[in-house]
Amino acid sequence: MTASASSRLSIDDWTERALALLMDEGVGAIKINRLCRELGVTKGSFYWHFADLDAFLAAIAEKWCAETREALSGLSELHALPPLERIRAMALRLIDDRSWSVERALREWAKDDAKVAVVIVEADQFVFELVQAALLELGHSAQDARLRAGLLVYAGIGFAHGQASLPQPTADDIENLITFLSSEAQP
Amino acid sequence: MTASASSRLSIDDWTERALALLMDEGVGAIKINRLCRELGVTKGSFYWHFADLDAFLAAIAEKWCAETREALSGLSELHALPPLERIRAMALRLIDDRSWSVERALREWAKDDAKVAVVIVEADQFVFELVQAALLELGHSAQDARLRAGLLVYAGIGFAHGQASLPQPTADDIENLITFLSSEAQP
DNA sequence: ACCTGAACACCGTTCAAGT
DNA sequence: ACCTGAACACCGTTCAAGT
Repeated sequence: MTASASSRLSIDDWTERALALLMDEGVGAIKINRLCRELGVTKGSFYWHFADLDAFLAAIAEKWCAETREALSGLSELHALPPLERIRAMALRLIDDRSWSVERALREWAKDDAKVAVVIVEADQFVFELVQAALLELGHSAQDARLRAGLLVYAGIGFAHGQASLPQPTADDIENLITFLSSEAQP
Repeated sequence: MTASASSRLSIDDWTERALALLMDEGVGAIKINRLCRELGVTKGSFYWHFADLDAFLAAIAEKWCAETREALSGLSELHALPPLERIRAMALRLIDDRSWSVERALREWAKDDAKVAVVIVEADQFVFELVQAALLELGHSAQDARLRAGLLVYAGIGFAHGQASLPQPTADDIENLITFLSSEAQP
């Protein structure tokens, strides 16, 4: 997509490199000087493309937002699966893979950047609603589904941020968790 | 405790001011220049007390660690309460009060500073074990207690970090959550 | 022991000048 | 249109000198 073997740089060349840095070394690693060195240009080049560091960070955030939105819409096909499978897919997604390091940085970032905050909320909301709908389909009350779906999503976020403070859940744990979350309410 | 009406500064004067800045404006607000201005000294003074910025940040972290440890040991008296009450206390603590802003910054910080990471783990572990023990007392199996306690703690951390992505839980929600978490396991 | 004041390197930012 | 090169302000850091 961004082949750009040409001598001149595009905005994507900058943001792409920056996102890579973000994942590997955190926000602190994003320095104009360093990027210029790695991309083989001088700082003037940077300032031709971007008004300032803030604008650049905004562009990085924008790129991440687009990628995340795409990833989410890719998950829409889950609607075909039976409810329990959908919950399992979300639980695994929350715990297993993905560049949580980026998401963690972006969540911190969202404090300052409203646009990032919106996408973060969208992502959380997406998972929440998917799980909630599945629980409703399984026959839970509205209140029950809301509570349990919220619990799962918050736990997922917490898991991403608590860097292994507590023992990692096993595959068995996940199964038990799903059983627990979808268990019948007691009066 | 740190009256210090004297003209000379102590280490606590610096860390105290820095912790205040941390809470109000985040880690980014901790600048040597700014602290010097606010404390009415020059940068040389700072460098007499601290080797460099990293050492200063470590001192701030140290102070926060001490305060947090103290706060945790203050919670030990909860052992007198009946199990459900203990769980309620933890749930409310996780959701309700406290300077989550500091904790969020510190959790990010823990990535670089092992000492901070240790205290964060201690804090998480403390809550986890308290809830787990309460669930065991209520007659849950070991595995069950582990799963549910972990779920609550992770949800608490997630709640602290997800800045109101999802609707805030009401007092009713908390009660339902406790009921749910302490409900009997189904075979 | 605790602090000042001046210096230096580094980084973000600007801008006139080049192709 | 895209980039260089030199300049400047700001911040972290050092250190000789003051009390």
